[in-house]
Amino acid sequence: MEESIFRSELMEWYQTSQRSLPWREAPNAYSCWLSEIILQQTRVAQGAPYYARFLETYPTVQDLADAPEEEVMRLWQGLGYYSRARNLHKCAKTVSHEMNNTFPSTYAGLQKLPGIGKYTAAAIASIVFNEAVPAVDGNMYRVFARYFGIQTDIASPKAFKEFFELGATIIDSGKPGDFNQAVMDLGATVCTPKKPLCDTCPLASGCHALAKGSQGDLPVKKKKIKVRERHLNYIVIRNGDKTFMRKREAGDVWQDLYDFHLIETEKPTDFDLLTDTVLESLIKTGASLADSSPTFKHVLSHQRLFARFYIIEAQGSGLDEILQNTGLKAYTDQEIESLAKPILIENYLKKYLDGRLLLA
DNA sequence: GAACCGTGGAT
DNA sequence: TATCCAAGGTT
Repeated sequence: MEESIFRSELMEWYQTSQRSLPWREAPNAYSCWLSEIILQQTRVAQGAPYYARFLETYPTVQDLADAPEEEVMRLWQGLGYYSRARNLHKCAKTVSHEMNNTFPSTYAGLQKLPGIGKYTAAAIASIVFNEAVPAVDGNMYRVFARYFGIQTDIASPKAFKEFFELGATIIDSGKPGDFNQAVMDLGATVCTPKKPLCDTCPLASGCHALAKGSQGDLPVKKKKIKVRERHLNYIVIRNGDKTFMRKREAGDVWQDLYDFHLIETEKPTDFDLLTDTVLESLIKTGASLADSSPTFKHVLSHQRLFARFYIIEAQGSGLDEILQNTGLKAYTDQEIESLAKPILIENYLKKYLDGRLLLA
């Protein structure tokens, strides 16, 4: 039977070919959960250093729950998708305060926690608690779509049901955690998106895509993202040895991270700048734009950002009044170092102002 | 159900 | 350079 061959060949391959990864050494609910959240939409190579730092800084879920949110966000800086960090902290507090520091032990129970969806719940439930639920992620879609020749658009929500049910019939119920990790390892190292290594694949003999030569067409994914262009004019307001920054709010990218006073324009910088009330008020006090940076190009998943930074030396008198209700607060260089900032801001501080604003 | 949310590496 | 996409989740 096709399904049993898939299972046995895959499990045998995993015994000799599994990757050696830090979170596989001594699996427990906390470390498994931590690794899964970090690895959402993130490559192993990028997430691994963060996993090590988080586990060292917060050895237990209670340590993470007791940490200040600002510290957690700062430790997450550079990983992206920052709602993961907020939910990570929220989840830790729930587990610590309402569950006696003990994670739920079931697929259903895990999904009730913030930041844990179907995939992550299945991964933890199978790896830590031996529950036989398939972990449907990008690797699983690819491996299964190719092997079984499934044409369903994986971007459509109904695809999940189809792959989940198929996975449930094939999963090794004796070692569900190994099975799920085997699918992921195969997808990551052999059945790769481009140029899959079919010559060395343990599932080659029964693979539909290999037989048809359709590896490049599977899985089917129709969704195309639209990329919006934005022009960001950052006003770096300085006063003595301090710089004004503000915490970004909900409704846009980089929620809860810190940046400078922002004037967004439809086009690259022009005299629209003068329509900004804060900037206008500052200039009235005698301050002037002292310096500007080259354009920084920064690419997000749905946006292309073009940013320029203008330094303005503000006067002490009247500053509080001008900046009230803007959310802007003054920070020393040392304080800025401890704030969570977008990579764009970090790049500006490091590469352009290095040795001038921040003492390296 | 579709859009949104980051960053970096590979091709 | 442009595109894809990586152990997804939330709204």
